[in-house]
Amino acid sequence: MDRQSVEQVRRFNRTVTQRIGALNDRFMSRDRPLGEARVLWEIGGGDGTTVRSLRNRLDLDAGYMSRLLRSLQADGMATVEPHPDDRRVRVARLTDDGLEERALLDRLSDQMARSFLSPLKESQQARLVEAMGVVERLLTAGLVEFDVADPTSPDAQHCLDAYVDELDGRFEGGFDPDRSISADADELTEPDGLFLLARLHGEPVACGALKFHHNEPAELKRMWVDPSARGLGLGRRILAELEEQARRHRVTTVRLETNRTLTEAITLYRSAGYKEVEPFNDEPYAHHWFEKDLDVDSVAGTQLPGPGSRDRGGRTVQ
Amino acid sequence: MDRQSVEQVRRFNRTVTQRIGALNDRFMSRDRPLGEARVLWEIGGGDGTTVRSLRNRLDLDAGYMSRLLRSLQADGMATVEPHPDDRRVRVARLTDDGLEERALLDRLSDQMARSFLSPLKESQQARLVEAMGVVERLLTAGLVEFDVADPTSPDAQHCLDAYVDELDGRFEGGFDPDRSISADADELTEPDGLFLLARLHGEPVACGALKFHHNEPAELKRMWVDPSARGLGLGRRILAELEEQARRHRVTTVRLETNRTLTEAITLYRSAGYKEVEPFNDEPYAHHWFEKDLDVDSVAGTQLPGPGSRDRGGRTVQ
DNA sequence: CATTCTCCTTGACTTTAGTCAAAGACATTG
DNA sequence: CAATGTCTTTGACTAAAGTCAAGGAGAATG
Repeated sequence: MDRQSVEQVRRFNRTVTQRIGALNDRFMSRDRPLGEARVLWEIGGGDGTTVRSLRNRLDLDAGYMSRLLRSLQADGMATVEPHPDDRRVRVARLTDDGLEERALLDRLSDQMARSFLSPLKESQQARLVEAMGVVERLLTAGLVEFDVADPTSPDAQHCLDAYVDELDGRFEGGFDPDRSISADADELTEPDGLFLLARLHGEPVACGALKFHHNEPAELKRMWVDPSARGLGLGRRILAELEEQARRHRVTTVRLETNRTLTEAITLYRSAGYKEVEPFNDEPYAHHWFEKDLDVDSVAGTQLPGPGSRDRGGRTVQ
Repeated sequence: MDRQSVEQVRRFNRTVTQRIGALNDRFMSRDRPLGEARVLWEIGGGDGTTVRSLRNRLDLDAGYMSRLLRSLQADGMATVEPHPDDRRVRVARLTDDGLEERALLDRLSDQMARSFLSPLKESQQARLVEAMGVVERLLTAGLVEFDVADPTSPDAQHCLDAYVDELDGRFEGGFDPDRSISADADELTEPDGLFLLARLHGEPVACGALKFHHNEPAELKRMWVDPSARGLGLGRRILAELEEQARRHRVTTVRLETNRTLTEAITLYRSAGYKEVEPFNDEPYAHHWFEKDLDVDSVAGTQLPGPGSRDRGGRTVQ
């Protein structure tokens, strides 16, 4: 990473981030404290939002959050009521006035976006929008955190359920995990295997798993990327992380089987150095079997902490 | 401007700007209030900074600024002394401790920049840096404000001096404005002409001027763009603004002459529809003469306010 | 050289943001 | 059903951010 790149990133942080960010805040808090405005915005136009989820999304103290809601309530912008299913939980909902205010913020936000584009010629507008997309995606990709997780944890279950749903939708005859070769929680927990989870802003967005077989090749299982996070190169990173973990467990060969409808995955495996081999098991849903020999010597050591870990303070690690 | 573009800009504002901005603030204020940290940073490592300029750059209240400086002084980070030339003005300067602290912030800023890049593959890093550059330049370009200004004002003089210096450096035999066709302040002031100034964050970065000749073609003069602002398309925008102003003054034809060493300018004129014509004056420094007929019918009307005007509150207009 | 203006500081606030612990209302569980 | 745990609110603070007006020191001006 050269000096020039670092300079460019810093200039970007200063110029774009600071200036536009300040602008954003200023317009958000038109005549109300920024904190309140943000809560107003986050409650959203839908069916209401639990206080808990507001607190998580805005990363605010429970007491503070409560006070902000009280203040919005006093302004007639929101109501807070107990959740019908669990009366400890409370749900905030915007009143008509609140909805109107939020719609105004929405229009202003639009107007601000337009004001960035309007001074530019059309070709420049297109270039700006394109470049913003690239920056957004690549920075987002950098914020993803990988952890070995318990496959029975809620986040892991979310991924595994989504994985099954997706295969069921894509395979010609659907997908029933009971008919497939097993990859149960205990098989994906050390020392028999491991489950790797990728999170973005705390939300699970991708996963992958390994089953170890002592001196036999390890099996790669349950590779999945959330649709909203595709195109960030997460699949490739999950794969690399799993291989890294496999090396740490002294695995020399990794194997996997896959279905012919999963074309992106097949492309990924090939480009990551996996070679197609003869079927090594009788997985009924598989059409292709792949294998890769790992270079055990190069177990990577140091890794700089990504911005994600810094961003979220100490709460990241489980 | 389509809906998708606006959405992308908004997503960018949310994701990139907010998140990175917050990150930036958090690391800036390590163990001292953000306000103080910003002042510490802005004072800089150089020969000291006047309190007034700090106030302008950070856009803070005079009283608040004073208090922040007092606080840095108490921490032994800075000194504040009267300006030698004008003892009302006071100059803030960092102490050795202050310089050390600032160097630390500098290193952290570097580290943060690296942390954005390090999770990415090299090719992705390059794409990110490239895209950040594009976003920065195009957003910056959108923040430039154009005003008709008094050519005797300090900002205008700055541009005119820089213009003369630049020509003097680039023309084969130097440039002496007294030997060239005149473009004095009164000739560039309405109703005889006008002087257009482009500012970025309040600093003059480009200019251009017109001399009107009643029913004769108007003359285009003093086109200049600050080296730091080249590549933003400012030349083209100055040109377009001047033509717009000319149309408002019922000018039907604009003329200009230029020197062969000014190749970018010549390219610009040609691409903006200027046709090379026979010499129409005896400007000693000129090698090319250009002319363009204006379409008088289409005097543009509405113009959306750029983000610049919003950004700087009411203080933008002179 | 008195007046006016500029630049900065100070005092006296207010508002926003945020923290922490106690407690109340409700749900869950052995 | 008592004990324990969860979710949220309230009270009691603190720190940071920001505003406003008065005033003092120095420069500029008629």
